[in-house]
Amino acid sequence: MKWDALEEEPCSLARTVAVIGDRWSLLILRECFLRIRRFDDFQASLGITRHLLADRLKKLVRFGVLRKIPYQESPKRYEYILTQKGLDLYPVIMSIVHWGDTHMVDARGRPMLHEHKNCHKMFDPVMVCSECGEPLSAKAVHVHRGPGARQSSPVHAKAQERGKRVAEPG
Amino acid sequence: MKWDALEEEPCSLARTVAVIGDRWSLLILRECFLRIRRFDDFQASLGITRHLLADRLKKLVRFGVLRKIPYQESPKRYEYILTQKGLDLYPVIMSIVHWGDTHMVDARGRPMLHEHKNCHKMFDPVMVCSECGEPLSAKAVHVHRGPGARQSSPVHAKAQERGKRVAEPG
DNA sequence: ACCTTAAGTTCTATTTTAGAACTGTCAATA
DNA sequence: TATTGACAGTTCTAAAATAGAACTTAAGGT
Repeated sequence: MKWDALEEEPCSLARTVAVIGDRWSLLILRECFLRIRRFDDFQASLGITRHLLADRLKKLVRFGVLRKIPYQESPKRYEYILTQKGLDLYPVIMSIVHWGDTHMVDARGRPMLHEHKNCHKMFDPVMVCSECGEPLSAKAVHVHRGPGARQSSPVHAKAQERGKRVAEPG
Repeated sequence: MKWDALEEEPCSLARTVAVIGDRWSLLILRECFLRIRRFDDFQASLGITRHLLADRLKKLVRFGVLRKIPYQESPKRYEYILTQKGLDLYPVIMSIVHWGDTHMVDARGRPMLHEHKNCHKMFDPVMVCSECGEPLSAKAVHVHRGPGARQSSPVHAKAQERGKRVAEPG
């Protein structure tokens, strides 16, 4: 499968993965949320090759996640800052960080702590239902085909059929 | 940077990216949450090459995200199912899907809708603070170094210093 | 003149991925 | 009995992506 094909898939996960679904893009976004904005700063803090950094920044700008803002003339220099579309990736970044905090820490504990300026406490992010406010789990959610769906997949139908005869996952 | 180095970084995002930070792992996980469990079903529904699928499944099992469960003897066959560690990735998957629903849909609308069995309504996932319950945004969060942190980076210090003299992001 | 900062671009070598074919086991079918 | 099909991989070569280092361009400072 080509990257371009991913963008066209009738699946919001696949389309998002087409934008941020590689290790460097996610790490670049981490730096953006930590207020890194300039080419050499990204390069120094990530250890990414300059070639790939230029490529990924271009891609994130093309998708409207970052925007180039001039910060000096002659020679013209730009900073890469998050657009609103980019800022909206915060839940993605935070849920990834939280999973790492839960399942990948070593004996020394968490590398970073997060304080909510609203309540002045250290917090964890919790994903809740927009309608009833209860925390979400995979088992409490039922998936329906939406208006942008493609015809249903025979593979999924077959697997679902089998699923009725065997134990539940988990 | 090598993949192995990512696992060792004192950063929960980097460590998580070492596990799920490539396009195929995320797509495989999508299928897992849609109840796909078997090798050929993954292969048929994703179009991934068999070589890479075998490699990624092995990796996800090694990290404890999936578990191999025998479903028949002679020839011995296994299903790949999510462990609790894997089920805990649900907020990651859902936040990615929600960003795609918000920013990457075409004119036809969302490919999938999600119903909460708890309240029987179609919902969006919302990320809130575990302490005060308010929705989270990047600007309302302050980051502190935790016990597992490394010495602070000169790059971040420099960028932060510069940040005080220029406009805020966004 | 020479060094530094900054943001890239270019180059070759290595690694990863795509795509297709092949292997091994067993069950069901002709 | 021979053949076909399901299933879960492995093996192969060619193409693509990445690593790592050097180079370029344009200015400012000493």
